[in-house]
Order: sequence, then structure tokens, then C-alpha cells
Amino acid sequence: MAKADFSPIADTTRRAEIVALLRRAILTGQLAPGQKLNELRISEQMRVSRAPLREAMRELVQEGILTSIPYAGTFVIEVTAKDIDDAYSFNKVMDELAIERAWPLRDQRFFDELDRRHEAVKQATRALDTTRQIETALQLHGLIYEWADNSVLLETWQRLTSRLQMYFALHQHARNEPVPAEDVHETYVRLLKGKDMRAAQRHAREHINLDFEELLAYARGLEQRPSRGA
Amino acid sequence: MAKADFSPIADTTRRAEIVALLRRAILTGQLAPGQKLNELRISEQMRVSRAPLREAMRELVQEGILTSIPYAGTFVIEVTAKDIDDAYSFNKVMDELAIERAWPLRDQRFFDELDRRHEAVKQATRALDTTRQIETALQLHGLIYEWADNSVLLETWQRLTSRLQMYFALHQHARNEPVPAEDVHETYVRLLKGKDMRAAQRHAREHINLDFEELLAYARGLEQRPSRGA
DNA sequence: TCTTGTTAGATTGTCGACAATCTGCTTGTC
DNA sequence: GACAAGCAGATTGTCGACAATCTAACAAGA
Repeated sequence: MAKADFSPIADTTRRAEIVALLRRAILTGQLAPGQKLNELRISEQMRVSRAPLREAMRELVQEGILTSIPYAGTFVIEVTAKDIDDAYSFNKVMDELAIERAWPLRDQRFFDELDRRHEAVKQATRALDTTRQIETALQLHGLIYEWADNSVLLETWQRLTSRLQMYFALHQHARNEPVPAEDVHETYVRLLKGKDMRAAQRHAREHINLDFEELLAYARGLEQRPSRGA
Repeated sequence: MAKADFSPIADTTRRAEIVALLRRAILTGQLAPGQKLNELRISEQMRVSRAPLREAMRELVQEGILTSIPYAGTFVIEVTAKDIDDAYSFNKVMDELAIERAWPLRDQRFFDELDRRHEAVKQATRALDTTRQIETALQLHGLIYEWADNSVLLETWQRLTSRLQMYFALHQHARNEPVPAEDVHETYVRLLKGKDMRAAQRHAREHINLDFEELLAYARGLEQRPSRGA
């Protein structure tokens, strides 16, 4: 018998599609932090009733990128410098754990997938697609979590990813600068292929460090002159 | 002007109450792992329409104690030995981080709260209320997370807590043994009050270790003869 | 006997309408 | 002019009914 190996059927509920649409809108900055989500307006735009929309919003609230106040509304989360700092220090520890756990499990499939994702980042960079660049970079980074063989660790990373993507997108959006041409992930990939685990951990920490420092500086600047959301 | 210091108004939506009810039912084992939640039946029992019930379920799905399959139903998550093991090793690392961050922030209020929660555990133990004992023990343990001053860390702990409570409740429920009389938290509290951070971290790890080992043994036993959920 | 097609029942997903609540403005009073 | 009460509009929360989908039982054919 031939091995079929089908992938799961796509979620065919409106709710799932709404979740995807909303998440994308938030993570790309189409919906600004603090902005209120008007249920009636959105449901009309999407040609959907409020029921599945509200369920979708409830999911995103639990996912941590929306916040809800009864009888007042649902809003995109505000981003403070402390939020970013908290995510940063938490991520550092998680990364060490993920690398430690994934390390002995690295195999050819791991290296292939690593190259594939690295290539995706480079492609997005060449295409000057900043949104996709952030997305692919996070996916590259997420590989060690997928390989660490720990469901809780992976789940936590995925939750954090949403917010990280939002933070970086905000940053990019604000600076509106062209994407750096040099490949900042070259060393990271090389170390993950190497034999020195501690070195990989150290680099992951320091590499993250740089990205976050910029983010933090940006966020701190924002808090001097707080702007109203939409 | 007198300092008011009011606590937040209770959530007055049905949805919030349904979430609380369902969560409690799951965490105390009233709803067994794998069991399906029939929307019509539950909504009739609670005298509520399906809309807020479904929204509540969506939240609990994101919280990780329910799982949903489109057009098939929503189920209480199954508990495998690996799930417990994953939670365990993740918790170890998180604990070290929490203690490290909370350590320099300990003050009189911290110590008071520590004693208060410790007292709550002892009281539940005396009352032979196993459910409450698990709950209070987790709250005692959660203090370091609340004090660590990191929103992401705290949030992650709270998410994990739900599942931990479920695991331990299942265990207790299965053994149906009287609660241990000796106070296993005495040392933990004493070390958190002391001056040796590494010792506190070490104890936290080893103390957790014992509880988890039992849990794991139980879960592994379960997997030899898997039982259908209701 | 095994497989395939059909059908009835139950359950989930979605919709449109109504009720409860909030917000801002107007009005009246001092 | 300041302030409280009350009203109108908009928005969220909830409800009951309908549509889409799944499951299991049954029948028909090879």
C-alpha cells in the first residue's frame, strides 16, 4: 500500500478565517495599538454575522493581542516599553532552554528545514517585503522550538510570537526604513549546525539583544509623547 | 483625602461566569479528560443561550484545557504522560527564572503574603479539602511569579497553572487518598525568606520533582490501559 | 460477507433581532 | 456659569431559530 501522508483538512469555519484575517491585520499594523474594534462595522465589511466574529475576537483576547472590557469594547493591546522588555528577558531564557533541548535531536531534516527557512528570509529581504521578512525571521527562529520536543515550550513560543511580530512590525512601520541588506542570520544558522552548543546559546542571546535594543529605544521614545490610538 | 483602594468591579457578563463555572468543573475533575461538551445540554442546565456559552468555550480552548474540532465538538483535553513531563521540565526552568527575578524585590509585603498563602494551604490540609489544597498550594507557589515583575512570565505561569491544577486533581481523584499531614511547604517558605537564592532555586526544583514523579508514574500507568472519556 | 449509497437524527455553525449598558449631549435648576 | 438629571444614539451582550455538517444505522448490490 502506498503511503499517503495527507495533511489535515483546512478549517472551513468562518470563525477560523476571521481569526486569521484579524490576526494578520493586527500583526501587520493595519490595526493600530489601542484601536477599538467595532463589531458591527467589521462584521459588515467581512459579510459575516457578529456571532463568529465575536468568537474569533474571544480567541484573540486569550491569545494576548486583543483586550476586552465588558460593555465598552475590544481593543488592540497597547505596547509599552516594559511589555517589550518583559518579552525580551523571557525570550532569552526560553531560547537557552529550546536550544538545549533541540540540540541532541538535530538531524538531517533539521538542517534542511533550517536552510529552507533561512532561504525564505533572504528571499523576503531581497523582495523588500518587510512584513514577510519579520514573519520568516520568526519562523526561522521558531525551528529550535519545534525541534525541542516539548509541547508547553512550543505553545508558549507561539503565543509569544504573535506579540513579537506585532512589536517588530510597529517598529519597522515607524522607521519606514529599507530592510538591512546584510544577512544577520548567517552566523545563527552556522552555529546551529556546529558542535558548540554554548556558543549557539550565547549568539542567540546576543543576536536577539541587538534587535530588542532598537525596539526598546523606539518604544521608550513613544512613551515620552503618548499618542492616541485611532 | 482617604486612600480608597477599591478592587475592580466583578465581570457582570454571563460569559465570564460561564468561563469560571466550566473551568472549575474541568479543574476539579467533574468533567473528565476526553469528555465531549454538549452545547445544548450545558446551555439548558445553566439557563443560558448558546452564544455566551460558545464564546466561553472559545476562551477555554485558547487557555489550553479544551480542544475543539469543527463540526465535531469541543472536548476536555486528554492528559498524556508526555504532557505532564513537558510541563514539568518547562516549569523547572521557569521557576529558576521567577525566583531569580523576584529575589531582589522581596519586601515585607512579600513575606506577609507568603505567610498568608502558606496558612491557607495548611488550613485546606486540616480541612481535608483536597481540591482547595491543590488550589492554595499553586497560589503559594505562584507568589514568586507575581513578584517577578514580568508580565509575560506571570501570564505564562497562569496558563500553565490551569493544566497543573487539572493534572494534580486527576491524580488525587484517582488515588483517593487522604491528604499528607506533614507540611511539605515549610522548607520552601523558609528558604524564600532566607539569604541563599541558589538554595531556594534548588529546593524549588527538587520539591516540584517529587510531586511530579508521582504524577508521572500515575499517568504512565494510565497509558497502559487507556480509558475512554465518558 | 463486505462494500457502498442513502437517509434520519443529532449537533455544531451562523444569522438576524432584541435587551442591557455605556457615552455624550441637552436641559433645567441653583 | 456650574452642576446634576435625564434623554437619545450607538454599541455590546444575549437570545431563539435556521442552515450546514457529521454520525450511525440501514438497505442494496457485488
